[in-house]
Amino acid sequence: MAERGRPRRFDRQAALDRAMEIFWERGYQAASMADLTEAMSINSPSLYAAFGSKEELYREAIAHFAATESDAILSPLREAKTARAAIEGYLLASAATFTRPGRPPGCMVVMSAVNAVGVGDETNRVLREMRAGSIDMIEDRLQRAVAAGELPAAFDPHAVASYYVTVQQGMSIQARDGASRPVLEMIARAAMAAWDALVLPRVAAA
Amino acid sequence: MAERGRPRRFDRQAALDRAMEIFWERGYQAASMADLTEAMSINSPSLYAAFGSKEELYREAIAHFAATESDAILSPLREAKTARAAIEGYLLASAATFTRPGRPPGCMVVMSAVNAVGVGDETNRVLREMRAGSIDMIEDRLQRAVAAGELPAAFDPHAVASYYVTVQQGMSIQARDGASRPVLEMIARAAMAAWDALVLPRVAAA
DNA sequence: CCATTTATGTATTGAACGATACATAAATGG
DNA sequence: CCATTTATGTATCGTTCAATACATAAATGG
Repeated sequence: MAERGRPRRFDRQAALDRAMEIFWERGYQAASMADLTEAMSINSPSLYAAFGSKEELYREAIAHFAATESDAILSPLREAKTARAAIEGYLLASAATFTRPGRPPGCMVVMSAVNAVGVGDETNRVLREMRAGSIDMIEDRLQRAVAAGELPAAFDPHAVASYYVTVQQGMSIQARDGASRPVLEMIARAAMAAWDALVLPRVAAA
Repeated sequence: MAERGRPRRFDRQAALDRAMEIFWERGYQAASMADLTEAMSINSPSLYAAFGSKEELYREAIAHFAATESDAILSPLREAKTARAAIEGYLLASAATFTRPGRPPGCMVVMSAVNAVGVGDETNRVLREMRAGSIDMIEDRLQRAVAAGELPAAFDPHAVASYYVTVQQGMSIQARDGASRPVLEMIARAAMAAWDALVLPRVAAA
């Protein structure tokens, strides 16, 4: 029951990685099939045979991004000992990965809020859920800190999570505009300056 | 010396306003000439006669945006009595204009950092300068507050300006993802929670 | 009244788009 | 050894893209 037929001559994962970079840099619509096939070093029939269509390739590229690029950003949320360290780690890891050499600046999923025009409804729903998922993960981490008594009961995890994700998304824009890692780290530290005040109740009130 | 020739049958400013909305919503490349001519209710020869090319129309749309949409956001920076009120007014005005009914969500110039792919170098340079200009305006306002003794000399206007512009750009992404005005205002207030700590020196240090 | 000027609507243009048809190549199964 | 299966490279497909040619309409100037 081995593989039948002529074997594929290219590395599917490597080609997907190249496609991810093109979509990451240009977005969905502005990445042409010619751009993709050139970056992947294959002809378009091979691309269609292996990935189905431009949009299916895009969806695989998003999944590949989530599987390979986002863990470095999210792991501090799981591993940091305190809620504050979790948030700070999240922002500092974002500063690092948003400016990683050899990769397009910023976050592909954040960019997709703006440059996934032309993509189908279902794909857009998935992307939106991935972005909302960041808020949920941070909110959960803060909620656990409240439950553990580390943060006061009147603390508003959703408001604070929304705020820090917003900062991170802004950092993605800044990275796209050329901000270096130290600049993004400076912004992250400025955002953390809000922490002590946010830990006190009354943040979300009108 | 009145106008020679057959008079234009459409309102140039109104048509430009429609074109701005299309570019604002979709970005440069994903906005097709068919989209534009339909929204502007003109045929493509009229568009080319009046605006020159798609990219020239885009540049006029950006200028139109700057002239009509951005003052509401920037005026607090000129008019607020204190530096803190200036920043807070900037963020709250952003929350309002990013969710204005009948307009695409978020800021067209912020979006252009991601969706102006395919535009010429010169146009991209103008857009980048507009985004950097926001930091400069806030930095100037803070610098004046330092000069006036309202803020301590060790205060870092550039770092704080970069931080608040980053928050505002993140709010633009959030708006694009459907965040309402109250949600954005909540985020703005969370960002302002950093103010007291930022006013103390040592923010930008490593 | 007619030459000139500018705008309009129809009908295309060549190029680039996403996607395939098809003949051939290279593997497995019996 | 040959039928079957899958991948490849060439050469397109029909569509949509941004941009125009051209004939006509509607204004001004003299």
